[in-house]
Amino acid sequence: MSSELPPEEPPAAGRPDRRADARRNQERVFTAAVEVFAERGLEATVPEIAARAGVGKATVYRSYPAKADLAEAVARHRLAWLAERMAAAARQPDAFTALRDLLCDVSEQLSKDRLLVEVLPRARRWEEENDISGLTEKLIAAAQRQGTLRPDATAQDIRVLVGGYSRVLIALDVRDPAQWRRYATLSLNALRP
Amino acid sequence: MSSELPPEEPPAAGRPDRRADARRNQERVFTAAVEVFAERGLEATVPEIAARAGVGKATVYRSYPAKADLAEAVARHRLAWLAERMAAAARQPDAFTALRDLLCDVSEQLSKDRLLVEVLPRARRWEEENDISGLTEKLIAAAQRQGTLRPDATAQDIRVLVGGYSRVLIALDVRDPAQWRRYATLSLNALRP
DNA sequence: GCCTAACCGGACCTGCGGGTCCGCTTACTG
DNA sequence: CAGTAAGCGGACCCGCAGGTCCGGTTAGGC
Repeated sequence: MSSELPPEEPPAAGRPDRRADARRNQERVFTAAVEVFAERGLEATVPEIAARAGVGKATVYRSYPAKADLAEAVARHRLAWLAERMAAAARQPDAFTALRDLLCDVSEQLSKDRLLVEVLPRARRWEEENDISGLTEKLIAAAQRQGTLRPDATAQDIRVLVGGYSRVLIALDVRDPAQWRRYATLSLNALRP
Repeated sequence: MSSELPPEEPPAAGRPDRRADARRNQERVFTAAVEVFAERGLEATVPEIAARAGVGKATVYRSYPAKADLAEAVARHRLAWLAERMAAAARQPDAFTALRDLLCDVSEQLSKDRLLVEVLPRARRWEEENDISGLTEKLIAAAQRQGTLRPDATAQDIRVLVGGYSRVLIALDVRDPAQWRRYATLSLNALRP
């Protein structure tokens, strides 16, 4: 009922002032990095990403000075999707339904992206830049007003619960989206009065 | 109302057929390992443990052929406490209360022991050896009979939810036991009808 | 088509953790 | 108290990942 899930084109954000082959390679690296980070989280390795992209690892370092820079670029790309999805949720009329659908969609993405799982609870800067806390608190407050959420529920609670089951499901290599959705609703259930 | 929390004496299980100094050192290593694994989980490093124990790392390898063996020994030690605590819970009359107290106690221990958090969801063999599933399911069934737990709740659910918030709280370096207890009750709340 | 600067990647460096070796030390036995 | 095997730890080896360098290659302006 909402949201193209993954942004269709993973843009490499390659600066246009470079040679065409360099830009092409940066794109390849970025795409490979999105995949590898999704599969292995921050454990992903630069040689691995380079191999997947079909380039030498020096080429990776030419576009991204350090592994952390590449990880950040990929993380921002994925977080951008999340921010959009949350904004969409905030526009829906019924807060509880919005929250439920949001958690289900997010869970589905998390089930396919280990990096997102690992990065989410630490993405303070991103949260500030995109006013995530504001959005979340608005949703929560609305749900509380209609009595579907306990009064002491916080944005942090959602972060912890969702981030939590995600980590375990990934550790256990559970891929079935139905399971992920189940824990999404259970977590929401945890915050009922 | 129950359970000395951590077993008072961390026994090194040093085989008695060795020289006295060797046994003493094994004990030191084991004690140090308990501490370091608690602080850093499986990221703990053999040199680190050796340093903490005040011995060379070769001494560590003399008692435990590989890092994994040491980790397993420590994990078993901590899991033994857990098994006992769960048995105690199973003996209590009111299932829901037993479950709640159990989760609180366990959370408190988890908040101080990263190894336990990391190892818990994978401790299949230990579960079988100590019939943990049996115990848990007994508790769950009792609570379901008295209507305090939703009928489709499973032992797996508890593992996932508890293991989940534990991982996040550790990642966020939250030490306050009150927080941990809060998420314990929230998780239980998630499994209410 | 030529020339040059940008680019490429294989080879290399460094640091670190798991694991082993060996010459010195020390606990126990007679 | 002497002899000896068990024990000790510093030095060493290996593999691996992050990161750099440089000689060869190629895009793209003229």
